[in-house]
Amino acid sequence: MAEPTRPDLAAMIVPLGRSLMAAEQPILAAHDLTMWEYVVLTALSTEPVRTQAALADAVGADKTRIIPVLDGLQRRGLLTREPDPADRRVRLLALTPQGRRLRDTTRTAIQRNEERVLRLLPAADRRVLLRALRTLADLPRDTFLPET
Amino acid sequence: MAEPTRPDLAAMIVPLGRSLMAAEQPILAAHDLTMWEYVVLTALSTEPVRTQAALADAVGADKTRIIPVLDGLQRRGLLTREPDPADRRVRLLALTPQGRRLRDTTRTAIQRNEERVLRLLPAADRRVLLRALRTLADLPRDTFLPET
DNA sequence: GCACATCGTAAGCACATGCATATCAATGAA
DNA sequence: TTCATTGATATGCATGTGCTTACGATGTGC
Repeated sequence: MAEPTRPDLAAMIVPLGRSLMAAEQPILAAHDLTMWEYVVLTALSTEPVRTQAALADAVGADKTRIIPVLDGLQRRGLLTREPDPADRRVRLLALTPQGRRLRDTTRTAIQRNEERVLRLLPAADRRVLLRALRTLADLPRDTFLPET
Repeated sequence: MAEPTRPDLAAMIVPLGRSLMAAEQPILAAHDLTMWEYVVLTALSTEPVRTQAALADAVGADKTRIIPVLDGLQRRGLLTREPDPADRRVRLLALTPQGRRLRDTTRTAIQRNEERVLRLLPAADRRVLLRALRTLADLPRDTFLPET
C-alpha cells in the first residue's frame, strides 16, 4: 500500500472554502448583505434561470429557504419579482439598477481580497488554477458522485 | 465599473467542496466511517499535534464536538489515547494498525474517484491545480481575512 | 373535465455547528 | 502556597441546513 502522493482534493478544497467564506463575511457585512443574499445577487446576473426553484438549485440552496432571502432583497428594492405572462405560476426575477450596483461594489471588494491571497502563487499557476477551478465548478454536480 | 473577468474564488471553491463532500459520503459509508472520523484518521498521520484541542483546531473541528468522534474511534480499536507522561492532562492519540489500514483503504477509494474527475483536466493543469491548492490549503487561516 | 405535475410559499422535524459555560484534574508562574 | 491557565469532557442555546409535508394557483395531457 503506497503512501499517497497528495492530500485528498476534498481535504484541501473544503477547508479552503471555509476560510474564503470566513474572509467574505466582514466584507458582506460592510455591504449589508448576507452570504445567501450575495449569492442570489451574483447568480441573477450570470445564470439564465426562469424559476425560483431553478435559481435555488443553481446556487445550491434549498428552494424553501431561499424565499425569505428573496423577500428581503425585494423589500430593499434590489430585485423585482413579476409574474411570467407565459406561465402565471412563475415569478420572474430581475436585479434592479440598485441591486446591480450593490452586487458590483461587493464583488469588487471580495475579489480584491482574493487577489491579495492569489498573489502568493506564481502568476502562471494562478491562471491555471482559476481556469481549472472554473472547469471543475462548471461540471454538473453528479459528475463527482462515484460510479456504482 | 468593468465586468469581472472571473467568478469569485469562493463561488467556485465552496460549491466544489460541497460536491466533493457529497461524493465522499457513499465511499465513507461503505467503509463505515463518518466524515469527521475519516478526517481524524487522516489528520493523525499527517499533523504532528500533541493535544486533542490542537487536533481539533488543525482539522477545523470544535474541540468539544470531537470528543464523541474520538470515543467512537477508540472503542472500535482504530486509535489509542494514552496519558502523556510529560503532562498528565494530555491524552496522546495514535492510530492502531487497524486504524491505519482503514484510513488507507478509504483514502485509496476516495482518491481513485477524485482522479476520475481530475482527468477531465489536461495533465499539466492537473499538476498545477494540485500544487496551487496545496499551497493555498497550507496557508494559515487568517491569511484570507481582509486587512483592516 | 379530470388526474397529475409544477411553482411558490410556509412550516415542521431532526440534526449539525459554533460558541459558551462549567467542572475536574493537572501544570506553571508568581 | 496561591492563583491563573490549560486540557479533556459534558452540556446548553441559538442558528442554519436538508428534507418533508401541505396548500392554493396554475398548467398539461388524456
